Amino acid sequence: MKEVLPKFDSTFSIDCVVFGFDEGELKILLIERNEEPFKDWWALPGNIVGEDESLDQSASRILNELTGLTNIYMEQYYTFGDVNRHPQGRVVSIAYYALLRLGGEKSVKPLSTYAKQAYWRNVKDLPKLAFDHQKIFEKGLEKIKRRIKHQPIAFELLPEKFTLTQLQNVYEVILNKKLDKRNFRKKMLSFGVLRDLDEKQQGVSFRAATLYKFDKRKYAKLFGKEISF
Amino acid sequence: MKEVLPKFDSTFSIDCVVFGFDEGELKILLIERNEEPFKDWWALPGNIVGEDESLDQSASRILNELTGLTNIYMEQYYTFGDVNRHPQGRVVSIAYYALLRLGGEKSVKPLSTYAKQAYWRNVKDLPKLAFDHQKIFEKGLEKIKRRIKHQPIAFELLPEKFTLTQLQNVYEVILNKKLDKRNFRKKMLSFGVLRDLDEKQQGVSFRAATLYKFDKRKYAKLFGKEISF
DNA sequence: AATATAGCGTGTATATTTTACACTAAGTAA
DNA sequence: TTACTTAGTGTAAAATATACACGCTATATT
Repeated sequence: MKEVLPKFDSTFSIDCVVFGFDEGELKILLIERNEEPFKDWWALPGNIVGEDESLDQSASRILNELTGLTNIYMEQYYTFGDVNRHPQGRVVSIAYYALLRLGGEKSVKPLSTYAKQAYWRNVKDLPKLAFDHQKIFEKGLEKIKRRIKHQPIAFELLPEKFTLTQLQNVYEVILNKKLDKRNFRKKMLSFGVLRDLDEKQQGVSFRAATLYKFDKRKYAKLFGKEISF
Repeated sequence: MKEVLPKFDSTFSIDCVVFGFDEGELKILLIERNEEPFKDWWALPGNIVGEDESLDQSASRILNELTGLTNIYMEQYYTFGDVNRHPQGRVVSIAYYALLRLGGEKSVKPLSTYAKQAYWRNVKDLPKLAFDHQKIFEKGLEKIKRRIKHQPIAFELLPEKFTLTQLQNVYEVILNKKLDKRNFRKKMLSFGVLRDLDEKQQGVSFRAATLYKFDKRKYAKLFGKEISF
């Protein structure tokens, strides 16, 4: 059977741009490579797709190995296949971005052997990256910039309960521009997808803000009606 | 060198959803397969990526073999990699959509040996498709539906000189809804990306409409400012 | 207890954009 | 000349987006 398919040495891999939002900054996870090629360079987390894995499964696995978490929000966004992108042969890489809730942890336990360590790095201050990972990152960032305007992905970067100021912050950092507080709140609440939890922020040394939750149910009911920023 | 990369029998292919607009209908090119698997089935045009081709190059080549044309507008939009999507082994397929100006030809000369013939088929009346091509097509259609709202891709489906009615038609068919003529024209002209050619339609048996051209120069100058429908 | 501090939460007026809607003009064909 | 078919045009009302500033409240400090 298989002999019908033309073959040459080639393989495919997944690379992930894992975004997190913390201390008012948008960050991504980078690993320090432990192996050739690009040993000791910084790189996006990624790996070869297994024989019995779909692409999504492979991305999930990689994210799980990296963070210990399951059910991470992720989305495939582009495939990179330049002939010489990998020095050891033809490797086509399918890129995913993932969005993570950071609860304050600064580092994620690195489980794989292919990395020394994983670190969160502010997207505004990235080191030189291995392979074509700079390009992959840039396209991923562009992607979420577009997507956050119409899709409810900002919530994936926040804890389940969040304040409107925190939410506005995510938008401002990703869109890279200041938004008007009153207008932001008016518009955001007008979509009717936030549930007021009748609960206040804890442990702040000033007036506590109301906590909200993203209501998937209500969002689903919007159907076509698009959120738009 | 290469032995560092884990390998198993696998390969990658390109599949193209080639859109054309003709007689007020949105169509795609389908081929009738000449080989197993799915011999005699309808399928999207596609092929295996060559060893020395980038993905874009491969897609260009496939489109050229199919149509004889070069410089076709195309864009990669998703990669399909379910384990069992191909009965003969692991084949990951990178999907492109392409947009073609149809000048009235009904069929495109099929050059490859892997197809008996290529035909234009109305997207509203497609036959059963081989592999997971139905899914690939649907995602491609969704993609251009989204994209036409913000990007100037409608022009790729029209001859260089077109009337506003023709343009509105493209929008209506792709978005699948009627638009108001006056509002459409007002908005479209307000973007300032159309050049009035001071020229009229020829050979129509009624009042001839003014011809316009998409002005890439002016569009480039808009920069961030997005078209929006 | 009084005061300072820091972020929370709110409303209105204006400008802009979107929507709804129907007739005359121009060219062709009979 | 008439009939037919599509081109081309404007306005008013509604909805949405923008610009803008201050009193409130909880905590921390003295």
